[in-house]
Amino acid sequence: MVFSLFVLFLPESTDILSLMDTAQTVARALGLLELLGKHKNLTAGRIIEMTDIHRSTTYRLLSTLITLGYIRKDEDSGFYSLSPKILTLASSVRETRDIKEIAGPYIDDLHKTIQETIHLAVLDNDELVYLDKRESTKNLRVVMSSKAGSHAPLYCTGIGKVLLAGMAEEQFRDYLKTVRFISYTEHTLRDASELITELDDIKFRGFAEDREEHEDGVYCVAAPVIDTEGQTIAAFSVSLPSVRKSDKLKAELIENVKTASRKISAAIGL
Amino acid sequence: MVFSLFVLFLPESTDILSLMDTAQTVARALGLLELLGKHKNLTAGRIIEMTDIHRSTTYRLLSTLITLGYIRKDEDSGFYSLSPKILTLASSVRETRDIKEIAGPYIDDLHKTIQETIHLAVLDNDELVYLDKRESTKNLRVVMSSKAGSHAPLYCTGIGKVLLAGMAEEQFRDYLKTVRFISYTEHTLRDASELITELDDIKFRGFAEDREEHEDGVYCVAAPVIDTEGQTIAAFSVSLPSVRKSDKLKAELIENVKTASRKISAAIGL
DNA sequence: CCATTATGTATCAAATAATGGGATTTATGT
DNA sequence: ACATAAATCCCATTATTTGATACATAATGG
Repeated sequence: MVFSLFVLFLPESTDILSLMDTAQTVARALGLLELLGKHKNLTAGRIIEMTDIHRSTTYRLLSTLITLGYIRKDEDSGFYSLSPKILTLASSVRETRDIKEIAGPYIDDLHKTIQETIHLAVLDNDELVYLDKRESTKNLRVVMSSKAGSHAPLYCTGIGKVLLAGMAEEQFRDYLKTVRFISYTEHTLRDASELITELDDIKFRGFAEDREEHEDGVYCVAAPVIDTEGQTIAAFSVSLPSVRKSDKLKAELIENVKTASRKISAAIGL
Repeated sequence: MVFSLFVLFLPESTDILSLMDTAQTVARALGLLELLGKHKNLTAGRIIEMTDIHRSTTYRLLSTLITLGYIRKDEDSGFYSLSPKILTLASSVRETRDIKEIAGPYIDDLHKTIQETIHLAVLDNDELVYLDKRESTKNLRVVMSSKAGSHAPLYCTGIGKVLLAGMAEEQFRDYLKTVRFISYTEHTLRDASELITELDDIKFRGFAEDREEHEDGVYCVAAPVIDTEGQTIAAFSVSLPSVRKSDKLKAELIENVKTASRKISAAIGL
Protein backbone atom coordinates (compact mmCIF):
# COMPACT_ATOMS: atom_id res chain seq x y z
CA MET A 1 0.00 0.00 0.00
CA VAL A 2 1.06 3.57 -0.55
CA PHE A 3 0.80 6.18 2.14
CA SER A 4 2.07 9.67 1.70
CA LEU A 5 1.57 9.45 -1.98
CA PHE A 6 -2.12 9.07 -1.54
CA VAL A 7 -2.38 12.64 -0.48
CA LEU A 8 -0.94 13.78 -3.73
CA PHE A 9 -2.93 11.41 -5.80
CA LEU A 10 -6.40 11.99 -4.46
CA PRO A 11 -8.10 13.99 -7.17
CA GLU A 12 -10.60 15.61 -4.83
CA SER A 13 -8.10 16.85 -2.28
CA THR A 14 -8.66 20.35 -3.51
CA ASP A 15 -8.84 21.71 0.01
CA ILE A 16 -5.30 20.64 0.72
CA LEU A 17 -3.69 21.28 -2.60
CA SER A 18 -5.37 24.52 -3.49
CA LEU A 19 -3.94 26.05 -0.35
CA MET A 20 -0.42 25.43 -1.45
CA ASP A 21 0.56 26.76 -4.82
CA THR A 22 1.14 23.35 -6.26
CA ALA A 23 0.59 21.86 -9.65
CA GLN A 24 -1.22 18.58 -9.26
CA THR A 25 -0.36 17.15 -12.64
CA VAL A 26 3.28 17.51 -11.84
CA ALA A 27 2.70 16.08 -8.39
CA ARG A 28 1.06 13.05 -9.89
CA ALA A 29 3.75 12.49 -12.45
CA LEU A 30 6.52 12.80 -9.91
CA GLY A 31 4.50 10.61 -7.57
CA LEU A 32 4.62 7.94 -10.23
CA LEU A 33 8.38 8.29 -10.41
CA GLU A 34 8.61 7.85 -6.66
CA LEU A 35 6.33 4.88 -6.81
CA LEU A 36 8.50 3.24 -9.41
CA GLY A 37 11.50 4.05 -7.28
CA LYS A 38 10.10 2.35 -4.21
CA HIS A 39 8.45 -0.66 -5.75
CA LYS A 40 10.20 -2.58 -8.42
CA ASN A 41 8.64 -4.56 -11.18
CA LEU A 42 5.30 -2.83 -11.31
CA THR A 43 2.88 -3.51 -14.11
CA ALA A 44 0.46 -0.91 -15.35
CA GLY A 45 -2.35 -2.67 -13.58
CA ARG A 46 -0.68 -2.63 -10.23
CA ILE A 47 0.31 0.99 -10.63
CA ILE A 48 -3.31 1.88 -11.28
CA GLU A 49 -4.42 -0.03 -8.19
CA MET A 50 -1.85 1.66 -6.01
CA THR A 51 -2.45 5.22 -7.03
CA ASP A 52 -6.18 5.63 -7.41
CA ILE A 53 -5.57 7.63 -10.52
CA HIS A 54 -7.94 6.80 -13.31
CA ARG A 55 -6.80 4.26 -15.81
CA SER A 56 -6.71 6.69 -18.71
CA THR A 57 -4.81 9.27 -16.75
CA THR A 58 -2.29 6.81 -15.48
CA TYR A 59 -1.58 5.50 -18.93
CA ARG A 60 -1.25 9.02 -20.25
CA LEU A 61 1.15 10.03 -17.51
CA LEU A 62 3.17 6.88 -17.94
CA SER A 63 3.46 7.42 -21.65
CA THR A 64 4.42 11.02 -21.03
CA LEU A 65 7.19 9.95 -18.70
CA ILE A 66 8.36 7.41 -21.23
CA THR A 67 8.38 10.02 -23.97
CA LEU A 68 10.40 12.32 -21.75
CA GLY A 69 12.79 9.47 -21.04
CA TYR A 70 12.31 9.19 -17.31
CA ILE A 71 10.86 5.73 -17.21
CA ARG A 72 10.82 2.78 -19.50
CA LYS A 73 8.83 -0.30 -20.01
CA ASP A 74 10.06 -3.79 -20.51
CA GLU A 75 7.92 -5.07 -23.33
CA ASP A 76 8.29 -8.72 -22.39
CA SER A 77 7.31 -8.44 -18.77
CA GLY A 78 5.20 -5.31 -18.92
CA PHE A 79 7.15 -3.83 -16.03
CA TYR A 80 7.71 -0.13 -15.76
CA SER A 81 10.90 1.12 -14.22
CA LEU A 82 12.93 4.27 -13.80
CA SER A 83 15.30 4.92 -16.64
CA PRO A 84 18.95 5.91 -16.33
CA LYS A 85 18.06 9.47 -17.24
CA ILE A 86 17.46 10.02 -13.55
CA LEU A 87 21.11 9.24 -12.96
CA THR A 88 22.09 12.19 -15.10
CA LEU A 89 20.08 14.45 -12.87
CA ALA A 90 21.49 12.83 -9.79
CA SER A 91 25.08 13.44 -10.79
CA SER A 92 24.32 17.14 -11.00
CA VAL A 93 22.88 17.10 -7.51
CA ARG A 94 26.13 15.98 -6.07
CA GLU A 95 28.01 18.79 -7.76
CA THR A 96 25.53 21.41 -6.74
CA ARG A 97 25.20 20.10 -3.22
CA ASP A 98 25.46 22.95 -0.95
CA ILE A 99 28.98 24.18 -1.01
CA LYS A 100 27.70 26.86 1.28
CA GLU A 101 26.51 24.42 3.91
CA ILE A 102 29.56 22.24 3.79
CA ALA A 103 31.97 25.13 3.82
CA GLY A 104 30.00 27.00 6.48
CA PRO A 105 31.63 25.56 9.61
CA TYR A 106 35.12 25.98 8.21
CA ILE A 107 34.40 29.55 7.19
CA ASP A 108 33.21 30.11 10.74
CA ASP A 109 36.43 28.68 12.15
CA LEU A 110 38.47 30.85 9.87
CA HIS A 111 36.43 33.84 10.91
CA LYS A 112 37.02 33.13 14.57
CA THR A 113 40.76 32.88 14.04
CA ILE A 114 41.25 35.95 11.89
CA GLN A 115 38.42 38.30 12.51
CA GLU A 116 38.22 39.85 9.08
CA THR A 117 35.63 39.91 6.34
CA ILE A 118 35.26 36.59 4.51
CA HIS A 119 33.50 35.79 1.26
CA LEU A 120 32.53 32.53 -0.39
CA ALA A 121 31.73 32.59 -4.09
CA VAL A 122 31.31 30.45 -7.18
CA LEU A 123 31.66 31.03 -10.87
CA ASP A 124 28.66 32.32 -12.73
CA ASN A 125 29.41 32.71 -16.40
CA ASP A 126 32.01 35.44 -16.71
CA GLU A 127 31.58 36.73 -13.21
CA LEU A 128 31.64 35.43 -9.70
CA VAL A 129 28.64 35.37 -7.48
CA TYR A 130 28.78 35.47 -3.71
CA LEU A 131 27.20 32.60 -1.82
CA ASP A 132 28.00 33.60 1.71
CA LYS A 133 29.98 36.00 3.85
CA ARG A 134 31.14 36.88 7.34
CA GLU A 135 31.93 40.40 8.37
CA SER A 136 34.95 41.58 10.25
CA THR A 137 34.34 42.46 13.86
CA LYS A 138 36.77 45.35 13.83
CA ASN A 139 35.79 48.96 13.57
CA LEU A 140 37.80 49.53 10.44
CA ARG A 141 36.56 46.77 8.25
CA VAL A 142 35.81 45.85 4.67
CA VAL A 143 32.09 46.20 4.07
CA MET A 144 31.59 45.26 0.51
CA SER A 145 28.35 45.76 -1.29
CA SER A 146 28.71 42.06 -1.82
CA LYS A 147 25.49 40.74 -0.49
CA ALA A 148 25.06 37.09 -1.14
CA GLY A 149 23.83 36.73 -4.67
CA SER A 150 25.56 39.78 -6.03
CA HIS A 151 28.13 39.63 -8.76
CA ALA A 152 31.68 40.85 -9.19
CA PRO A 153 34.31 40.68 -11.93
CA LEU A 154 36.90 37.94 -12.02
CA TYR A 155 40.15 39.49 -13.20
CA CYS A 156 40.45 42.00 -10.37
CA THR A 157 39.36 40.11 -7.29
CA GLY A 158 41.11 37.47 -5.23
CA ILE A 159 38.28 34.99 -5.53
CA GLY A 160 37.89 35.76 -9.20
CA LYS A 161 41.51 35.09 -9.96
CA VAL A 162 41.40 31.81 -8.05
CA LEU A 163 38.38 30.76 -10.07
CA LEU A 164 40.10 31.76 -13.30
CA ALA A 165 43.18 29.81 -12.27
CA GLY A 166 41.00 26.74 -11.81
CA MET A 167 39.29 27.02 -15.18
CA ALA A 168 39.71 24.58 -18.03
CA GLU A 169 41.84 25.92 -20.88
CA GLU A 170 38.93 26.30 -23.22
CA GLN A 171 36.72 28.04 -20.74
CA PHE A 172 39.49 30.46 -19.95
CA ARG A 173 40.01 31.24 -23.60
CA ASP A 174 36.31 31.99 -23.93
CA TYR A 175 36.60 34.26 -20.94
CA LEU A 176 39.45 36.21 -22.50
CA LYS A 177 37.33 36.82 -25.57
CA THR A 178 34.64 38.62 -23.64
CA VAL A 179 36.43 40.27 -20.75
CA ARG A 180 37.03 43.99 -20.75
CA PHE A 181 39.78 45.15 -18.42
CA ILE A 182 38.41 48.08 -16.49
CA SER A 183 40.91 49.81 -14.23
CA TYR A 184 39.12 50.16 -10.93
CA THR A 185 42.35 51.21 -9.22
CA GLU A 186 45.90 51.85 -10.31
CA HIS A 187 46.75 48.26 -9.36
CA THR A 188 44.11 46.58 -11.49
CA LEU A 189 45.60 44.16 -14.02
CA ARG A 190 45.44 45.83 -17.40
CA ASP A 191 45.46 43.09 -20.01
CA ALA A 192 45.38 39.38 -20.74
CA SER A 193 49.11 39.02 -20.60
CA GLU A 194 49.34 40.45 -17.09
CA LEU A 195 46.44 38.26 -16.03
CA ILE A 196 47.98 35.09 -17.42
CA THR A 197 51.26 35.74 -15.64
CA GLU A 198 49.36 36.30 -12.42
CA LEU A 199 47.27 33.14 -12.86
CA ASP A 200 50.36 31.01 -13.42
CA ASP A 201 51.65 32.26 -10.14
CA ILE A 202 48.35 31.50 -8.42
CA LYS A 203 48.25 27.98 -9.82
CA PHE A 204 51.73 27.43 -8.50
CA ARG A 205 51.16 28.85 -5.03
CA GLY A 206 47.61 27.63 -4.51
CA PHE A 207 46.21 30.94 -3.39
CA ALA A 208 45.66 34.44 -4.76
CA GLU A 209 46.19 37.93 -3.49
CA ASP A 210 44.19 40.98 -4.40
CA ARG A 211 46.49 43.95 -3.88
CA GLU A 212 43.97 46.77 -4.02
CA GLU A 213 43.05 45.75 -7.54
CA HIS A 214 39.32 46.22 -7.19
CA GLU A 215 39.07 48.81 -4.47
CA ASP A 216 41.65 51.16 -3.05
CA GLY A 217 42.79 50.20 0.41
CA VAL A 218 41.41 46.69 0.31
CA TYR A 219 43.79 43.75 0.44
CA CYS A 220 42.63 40.20 0.15
CA VAL A 221 43.81 36.59 0.17
CA ALA A 222 41.78 33.92 -1.63
CA ALA A 223 41.93 30.17 -2.07
CA PRO A 224 39.98 27.54 -3.94
CA VAL A 225 37.49 24.83 -2.97
CA ILE A 226 38.40 21.79 -5.01
CA ASP A 227 36.24 18.72 -5.52
CA THR A 228 37.32 15.11 -5.74
CA GLU A 229 37.95 15.39 -9.45
CA GLY A 230 40.33 18.26 -8.94
CA GLN A 231 37.89 20.81 -10.26
CA THR A 232 37.79 24.21 -8.63
CA ILE A 233 34.12 24.58 -7.76
CA ALA A 234 34.26 27.62 -5.50
CA ALA A 235 36.63 29.99 -3.77
CA PHE A 236 36.73 32.09 -0.64
CA SER A 237 38.67 35.09 0.50
CA VAL A 238 39.64 37.14 3.50
CA SER A 239 39.48 40.89 2.95
CA LEU A 240 41.03 43.52 5.14
CA PRO A 241 42.15 47.15 5.05
CA SER A 242 45.64 47.33 3.55
CA VAL A 243 46.75 49.48 6.46
CA ARG A 244 46.44 46.46 8.70
CA LYS A 245 48.56 44.31 6.46
CA SER A 246 51.99 43.43 7.88
CA ASP A 247 54.42 40.75 6.78
CA LYS A 248 53.61 38.79 9.88
CA LEU A 249 49.85 39.05 9.42
CA LYS A 250 50.11 38.24 5.75
CA ALA A 251 52.01 35.04 6.46
CA GLU A 252 49.46 34.11 9.06
CA LEU A 253 46.59 34.85 6.69
CA ILE A 254 47.98 32.74 3.90
CA GLU A 255 48.66 29.92 6.32
CA ASN A 256 45.10 29.96 7.63
CA VAL A 257 43.46 30.39 4.25
CA LYS A 258 45.41 27.53 2.73
CA THR A 259 44.51 25.30 5.64
CA ALA A 260 40.84 26.19 5.31
CA SER A 261 41.08 25.52 1.59
CA ARG A 262 42.35 22.02 2.21
CA LYS A 263 39.76 21.30 4.89
CA ILE A 264 36.79 22.51 2.88
CA SER A 265 37.96 20.70 -0.23
CA ALA A 266 38.26 17.50 1.76
CA ALA A 267 34.81 17.99 3.25
CA ILE A 268 33.27 18.51 -0.19
CA GLY A 269 34.42 15.04 -1.16
CA LEU A 270 31.74 13.69 1.18
CA MET B 1 21.36 29.00 -24.44
CA VAL B 2 19.07 26.04 -24.32
CA PHE B 3 18.43 23.85 -27.29
CA SER B 4 16.38 20.73 -27.11
CA LEU B 5 14.49 22.10 -24.17
CA PHE B 6 13.07 24.85 -26.27
CA VAL B 7 10.89 22.38 -28.05
CA LEU B 8 9.30 21.34 -24.82
CA PHE B 9 8.96 24.80 -23.47
CA LEU B 10 7.37 26.60 -26.34
CA PRO B 11 3.77 27.08 -25.28
CA GLU B 12 2.42 27.30 -28.80
CA SER B 13 4.03 24.12 -30.06
CA THR B 14 0.65 22.46 -30.07
CA ASP B 15 1.30 20.96 -33.47
CA ILE B 16 4.19 18.96 -32.10
CA LEU B 17 2.92 18.12 -28.67
CA SER B 18 -0.66 17.34 -29.54
CA LEU B 19 0.55 14.63 -31.85
CA MET B 20 2.31 12.79 -29.10
CA ASP B 21 0.23 11.90 -26.13
CA THR B 22 2.29 14.04 -23.81
CA ALA B 23 1.41 16.20 -20.87
CA GLN B 24 3.00 19.56 -21.35
CA THR B 25 2.87 20.65 -17.76
CA VAL B 26 4.87 17.63 -16.77
CA ALA B 27 7.23 18.22 -19.65
CA ARG B 28 7.81 21.76 -18.50
CA ALA B 29 8.38 20.81 -14.89
CA LEU B 30 10.82 18.07 -15.77
CA GLY B 31 12.45 20.42 -18.23
CA LEU B 32 13.12 22.74 -15.34
CA LEU B 33 14.73 19.90 -13.44
CA GLU B 34 16.98 19.20 -16.38
CA LEU B 35 17.83 22.84 -16.72
CA LEU B 36 18.84 23.00 -13.07
CA GLY B 37 20.86 19.87 -13.61
CA LYS B 38 22.84 21.32 -16.47
CA HIS B 39 23.36 24.86 -15.29
CA LYS B 40 24.29 25.53 -11.72
CA ASN B 41 23.50 28.60 -9.74
CA LEU B 42 20.51 29.77 -11.67
CA THR B 43 18.33 32.53 -10.35
CA ALA B 44 14.65 32.69 -11.11
CA GLY B 45 15.29 35.53 -13.49
CA ARG B 46 17.78 33.61 -15.54
CA ILE B 47 15.59 30.56 -15.59
CA ILE B 48 12.78 32.65 -17.00
CA GLU B 49 15.06 34.03 -19.69
CA MET B 50 16.24 30.60 -20.67
CA THR B 51 12.93 28.87 -20.90
CA ASP B 52 10.51 31.31 -22.47
CA ILE B 53 7.90 30.21 -19.99
CA HIS B 54 5.92 33.08 -18.59
CA ARG B 55 7.15 34.52 -15.34
CA SER B 56 4.13 33.51 -13.33
CA THR B 57 4.16 30.00 -14.67
CA THR B 58 7.83 29.54 -14.03
CA TYR B 59 7.51 30.72 -10.47
CA ARG B 60 4.56 28.42 -9.92
CA LEU B 61 6.36 25.43 -11.34
CA LEU B 62 9.44 26.20 -9.30
CA SER B 63 7.41 26.48 -6.13
CA THR B 64 5.65 23.25 -6.99
CA LEU B 65 8.95 21.48 -7.38
CA ILE B 66 10.11 22.94 -4.09
CA THR B 67 6.96 21.78 -2.35
CA LEU B 68 7.46 18.33 -3.75
CA GLY B 69 11.05 18.41 -2.56
CA TYR B 70 12.80 18.08 -5.87
CA ILE B 71 14.52 21.41 -5.89
CA ARG B 72 15.42 23.98 -3.32
CA LYS B 73 16.23 27.61 -3.24
CA ASP B 74 19.04 29.26 -1.39
CA GLU B 75 17.38 32.27 0.15
CA ASP B 76 20.55 34.33 0.38
CA SER B 77 21.73 33.91 -3.17
CA GLY B 78 18.38 33.23 -4.82
CA PHE B 79 19.84 30.21 -6.57
CA TYR B 80 17.69 27.25 -7.37
CA SER B 81 19.24 23.82 -7.35
CA LEU B 82 18.30 20.17 -7.42
CA SER B 83 17.68 18.74 -4.00
CA PRO B 84 19.00 15.43 -2.67
CA LYS B 85 15.59 13.86 -3.16
CA ILE B 86 16.70 13.12 -6.70
CA LEU B 87 19.43 10.94 -5.23
CA THR B 88 16.79 8.74 -3.62
CA LEU B 89 15.25 8.13 -6.99
CA ALA B 90 18.64 7.56 -8.52
CA SER B 91 19.57 4.87 -6.05
CA SER B 92 16.46 2.97 -7.05
CA VAL B 93 17.47 3.23 -10.66
CA ARG B 94 20.68 1.47 -9.95
CA GLU B 95 18.86 -1.38 -8.25
CA THR B 96 16.23 -1.66 -10.90
CA ARG B 97 18.62 -1.18 -13.73
CA ASP B 98 18.04 -3.86 -16.08
CA ILE B 99 19.11 -7.02 -14.45
CA LYS B 100 17.87 -8.56 -17.61
CA GLU B 101 20.23 -6.57 -19.79
CA ILE B 102 23.23 -7.02 -17.58
CA ALA B 103 22.64 -10.70 -17.06
CA GLY B 104 21.77 -11.26 -20.71
CA PRO B 105 25.24 -11.98 -22.09
CA TYR B 106 26.10 -14.32 -19.23
CA ILE B 107 22.84 -16.16 -19.63
CA ASP B 108 23.70 -16.51 -23.28
CA ASP B 109 27.11 -17.92 -22.44
CA LEU B 110 25.57 -20.36 -20.04
CA HIS B 111 23.07 -21.35 -22.67
CA LYS B 112 25.80 -22.00 -25.19
CA THR B 113 27.68 -24.21 -22.76
CA ILE B 114 24.78 -26.29 -21.48
CA GLN B 115 22.06 -26.20 -24.05
CA GLU B 116 19.11 -26.46 -21.70
CA THR B 117 16.22 -24.17 -20.80
CA ILE B 118 17.25 -21.19 -18.67
CA HIS B 119 15.09 -18.75 -16.73
CA LEU B 120 15.86 -15.44 -15.08
CA ALA B 121 13.43 -14.17 -12.47
CA VAL B 122 12.97 -11.72 -9.63
CA LEU B 123 10.81 -11.59 -6.57
CA ASP B 124 7.37 -10.10 -6.91
CA ASN B 125 5.55 -10.12 -3.62
CA ASP B 126 5.03 -13.74 -2.66
CA GLU B 127 5.79 -15.10 -6.05
CA LEU B 128 8.52 -14.97 -8.59
CA VAL B 129 8.15 -13.36 -11.96
CA TYR B 130 10.15 -14.32 -15.00
CA LEU B 131 12.19 -11.63 -16.67
CA ASP B 132 13.82 -13.61 -19.40
CA LYS B 133 14.44 -17.08 -20.73
CA ARG B 134 16.34 -19.21 -23.20
CA GLU B 135 15.01 -22.47 -24.49
CA SER B 136 16.83 -25.71 -24.77
CA THR B 137 17.86 -26.69 -28.27
CA LYS B 138 17.22 -30.40 -27.71
CA ASN B 139 14.18 -32.25 -28.86
CA LEU B 140 13.22 -33.35 -25.39
CA ARG B 141 13.23 -30.11 -23.52
CA VAL B 142 11.54 -28.19 -20.76
CA VAL B 143 8.97 -25.84 -22.25
CA MET B 144 7.42 -24.10 -19.34
CA SER B 145 4.37 -21.90 -19.63
CA SER B 146 6.78 -19.39 -18.19
CA LYS B 147 6.62 -16.58 -20.64
CA ALA B 148 8.45 -13.52 -19.45
CA GLY B 149 6.15 -11.71 -17.09
CA SER B 150 4.34 -14.77 -15.82
CA HIS B 151 4.37 -15.81 -12.18
CA ALA B 152 5.27 -18.96 -10.29
CA PRO B 153 5.33 -20.03 -6.63
CA LEU B 154 8.48 -19.79 -4.55
CA TYR B 155 8.57 -22.83 -2.29
CA CYS B 156 8.60 -25.40 -5.06
CA THR B 157 10.89 -23.96 -7.70
CA GLY B 158 14.65 -23.67 -7.85
CA ILE B 159 14.61 -19.96 -8.47
CA GLY B 160 11.93 -19.46 -5.84
CA LYS B 161 13.92 -21.25 -3.17
CA VAL B 162 17.02 -19.25 -4.02
CA LEU B 163 15.03 -16.04 -3.67
CA LEU B 164 13.57 -17.23 -0.35
CA ALA B 165 17.04 -18.11 0.87
CA GLY B 166 18.15 -14.58 0.10
CA MET B 167 15.25 -12.93 1.91
CA ALA B 168 15.58 -10.86 5.05
CA GLU B 169 14.31 -12.63 8.19
CA GLU B 170 11.28 -10.46 8.50
CA GLN B 171 10.25 -10.75 4.90
CA PHE B 172 10.58 -14.51 5.10
CA ARG B 173 8.38 -14.66 8.19
CA ASP B 174 5.75 -12.63 6.35
CA TYR B 175 6.00 -15.06 3.51
CA LEU B 176 5.42 -18.05 5.79
CA LYS B 177 2.25 -16.43 7.06
CA THR B 178 0.64 -16.30 3.66
CA VAL B 179 2.07 -19.30 1.81
CA ARG B 180 -0.05 -22.37 1.21
CA PHE B 181 1.88 -25.54 0.45
CA ILE B 182 0.24 -27.11 -2.55
CA SER B 183 1.66 -30.48 -3.54
CA TYR B 184 2.20 -30.23 -7.25
CA THR B 185 4.16 -33.49 -7.23
CA GLU B 186 5.07 -36.10 -4.68
CA HIS B 187 8.38 -34.31 -4.15
CA THR B 188 6.95 -30.89 -3.35
CA LEU B 189 8.01 -29.64 0.07
CA ARG B 190 5.02 -30.00 2.38
CA ASP B 191 5.45 -27.50 5.18
CA ALA B 192 7.46 -24.64 6.64
CA SER B 193 9.78 -26.92 8.55
CA GLU B 194 10.82 -28.84 5.43
CA LEU B 195 11.26 -25.55 3.60
CA ILE B 196 13.45 -24.02 6.29
CA THR B 197 15.73 -27.05 6.37
CA GLU B 198 16.03 -26.86 2.60
CA LEU B 199 16.74 -23.12 2.65
CA ASP B 200 19.51 -23.52 5.22
CA ASP B 201 21.12 -25.98 2.89
CA ILE B 202 20.75 -23.61 -0.04
CA LYS B 203 22.26 -20.73 1.90
CA PHE B 204 25.22 -22.91 2.74
CA ARG B 205 25.81 -24.27 -0.73
CA GLY B 206 24.98 -21.14 -2.71
CA PHE B 207 22.65 -22.82 -5.15
CA ALA B 208 19.34 -24.68 -5.16
CA GLU B 209 17.99 -27.78 -6.77
CA ASP B 210 14.43 -28.45 -7.80
CA ARG B 211 14.00 -32.21 -7.75
CA GLU B 212 10.72 -32.52 -9.61
CA GLU B 213 9.04 -30.43 -6.98
CA HIS B 214 6.92 -28.34 -9.26
CA GLU B 215 6.52 -30.57 -12.26
CA ASP B 216 7.10 -34.27 -12.69
CA GLY B 217 10.18 -35.08 -14.70
CA VAL B 218 11.70 -31.63 -14.48
CA TYR B 219 14.98 -31.15 -12.65
CA CYS B 220 16.52 -27.77 -12.17
CA VAL B 221 19.53 -25.99 -10.69
CA ALA B 222 19.23 -22.36 -9.61
CA ALA B 223 21.56 -19.68 -8.26
CA PRO B 224 21.25 -16.11 -7.11
CA VAL B 225 22.20 -12.73 -8.53
CA ILE B 226 23.62 -10.73 -5.66
CA ASP B 227 24.21 -6.99 -5.62
CA THR B 228 27.04 -5.06 -4.02
CA GLU B 229 25.24 -4.91 -0.71
CA GLY B 230 24.90 -8.65 -0.56
CA GLN B 231 21.20 -8.59 -1.37
CA THR B 232 19.78 -11.27 -3.58
CA ILE B 233 18.04 -9.29 -6.28
CA ALA B 234 17.31 -12.00 -8.80
CA ALA B 235 17.92 -15.65 -9.58
CA PHE B 236 18.27 -17.86 -12.59
CA SER B 237 17.94 -21.55 -13.26
CA VAL B 238 18.71 -24.28 -15.73
CA SER B 239 15.86 -26.75 -16.25
CA LEU B 240 16.12 -30.11 -17.90
CA PRO B 241 14.29 -33.43 -18.13
CA SER B 242 15.25 -35.59 -15.14
CA VAL B 243 15.99 -38.44 -17.48
CA ARG B 244 18.97 -36.55 -18.76
CA LYS B 245 20.36 -35.99 -15.30
CA SER B 246 23.51 -37.94 -14.47
CA ASP B 247 25.98 -37.41 -11.66
CA LYS B 248 28.48 -36.13 -14.15
CA LEU B 249 26.05 -33.73 -15.79
CA LYS B 250 24.77 -32.56 -12.43
CA ALA B 251 28.27 -31.68 -11.26
CA GLU B 252 28.89 -29.86 -14.50
CA LEU B 253 25.62 -27.99 -14.21
CA ILE B 254 26.29 -26.82 -10.68
CA GLU B 255 29.76 -25.76 -11.63
CA ASN B 256 28.53 -23.70 -14.57
CA VAL B 257 25.58 -22.21 -12.73
CA LYS B 258 27.68 -21.13 -9.78
CA THR B 259 30.22 -19.56 -12.09
CA ALA B 260 27.51 -17.66 -13.93
CA SER B 261 26.09 -16.56 -10.59
CA ARG B 262 29.40 -15.04 -9.60
CA LYS B 263 29.91 -13.38 -12.96
CA ILE B 264 26.46 -11.84 -13.15
CA SER B 265 26.63 -10.66 -9.55
CA ALA B 266 29.94 -8.99 -10.25
CA ALA B 267 28.57 -7.37 -13.40
CA ILE B 268 25.58 -5.99 -11.49
CA GLY B 269 27.95 -4.07 -9.26
CA LEU B 270 28.67 -1.84 -12.23
C1' DC C 1 -12.18 -23.33 -27.43
C1' DC C 2 -14.62 -19.86 -25.51
C1' DA C 3 -15.10 -16.77 -21.64
C1' DT C 4 -12.62 -13.68 -18.87
C1' DT C 5 -9.32 -10.63 -17.44
C1' DA C 6 -5.46 -7.42 -18.29
C1' DT C 7 -3.13 -4.02 -21.36
C1' DG C 8 -2.96 -0.30 -24.32
C1' DT C 9 -5.06 3.13 -27.66
C1' DA C 10 -8.41 6.34 -29.08
C1' DT C 11 -12.22 9.63 -28.72
C1' DC C 12 -14.49 13.29 -26.51
C1' DA C 13 -17.36 16.31 -23.54
C1' DA C 14 -16.92 18.47 -19.13
C1' DA C 15 -14.53 20.71 -15.72
C1' DT C 16 -10.91 21.71 -13.47
C1' DA C 17 -6.41 23.12 -13.24
C1' DA C 18 -2.79 25.62 -15.58
C1' DT C 19 -2.01 29.84 -17.69
C1' DG C 20 -0.40 34.59 -18.14
C1' DG C 21 -1.67 39.45 -17.61
C1' DG C 22 -1.37 42.77 -14.38
C1' DA C 23 -1.29 44.64 -9.67
C1' DT C 24 1.30 44.46 -5.35
C1' DT C 25 4.91 43.81 -2.54
C1' DT C 26 9.62 43.15 -1.71
C1' DA C 27 14.40 43.73 -2.68
C1' DT C 28 18.39 46.28 -4.71
C1' DG C 29 21.32 49.79 -5.95
C1' DT C 30 22.44 54.69 -6.77
C1' DA D 1 15.54 58.49 -0.45
C1' DC D 2 14.32 57.25 -4.79
C1' DA D 3 14.13 54.51 -8.95
C1' DT D 4 14.49 50.09 -10.90
C1' DA D 5 14.16 45.46 -10.90
C1' DA D 6 12.80 41.03 -8.85
C1' DA D 7 9.59 38.21 -6.73
C1' DT D 8 4.97 37.21 -5.12
C1' DC D 9 0.08 37.43 -5.29
C1' DC D 10 -4.48 37.59 -7.50
C1' DC D 11 -7.94 36.29 -10.74
C1' DA D 12 -10.57 35.81 -15.06
C1' DT D 13 -9.85 33.20 -19.15
C1' DT D 14 -9.10 29.12 -21.71
C1' DA D 15 -6.65 25.43 -22.78
C1' DT D 16 -5.27 21.31 -20.83
C1' DT D 17 -6.11 17.68 -18.15
C1' DT D 18 -9.29 14.62 -16.84
C1' DG D 19 -12.06 10.43 -16.67
C1' DA D 20 -15.99 7.80 -18.77
C1' DT D 21 -16.69 5.00 -22.65
C1' DA D 22 -15.48 2.15 -26.24
C1' DC D 23 -12.33 -0.62 -28.99
C1' DA D 24 -8.41 -3.66 -30.05
C1' DT D 25 -5.33 -7.27 -28.62
C1' DA D 26 -3.28 -10.30 -26.01
C1' DA D 27 -2.91 -13.35 -22.11
C1' DT D 28 -5.23 -16.52 -18.84
C1' DG D 29 -7.95 -20.07 -17.16
C1' DG D 30 -11.35 -23.30 -17.14
